[in-house]
Amino acid sequence: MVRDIEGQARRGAFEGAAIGRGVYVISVAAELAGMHPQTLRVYERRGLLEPTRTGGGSRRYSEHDLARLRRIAELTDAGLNIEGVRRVIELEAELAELRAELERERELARLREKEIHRHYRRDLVPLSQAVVHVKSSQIRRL
DNA sequence: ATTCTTACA
DNA sequence: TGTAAGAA
Repeated sequence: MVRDIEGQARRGAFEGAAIGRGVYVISVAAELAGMHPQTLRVYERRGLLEPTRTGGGSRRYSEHDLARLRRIAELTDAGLNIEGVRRVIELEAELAELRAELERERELARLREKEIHRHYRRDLVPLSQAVVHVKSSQIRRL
């Protein structure tokens, strides 16, 4: 569809700066990833990737897709097969989500602790100012 | 030029 | 697993 790779890359860099929209046609995405178009199709069929589709049905790869392709390249070079790559990426996404959740919970805990200390200060009265009435029978018990 | 299917190293 | 050829 578009043979001008530089033109495509420029558009991708520009539009991608705003949002990670699908902009690259498969031939350009493959070129940028150092792979063959067929390889990208195989990855998609195996569930490693899911580029958006145009109304006509052709694939459009986003900057995020390219980043994923680079990650796939790292893992395959490390010796993982496609299924291994798929599971690693899946777990990495899950880990990132859990870490984000942990941070949110930590922030909530920090706010709750802060609130508790506020109550403490409001209820406490310095001993030097306290007026205490104690029966002599209670003092002996101490 | 892209899609999918089929075949090969 | 990745690549190539075929046809639409």
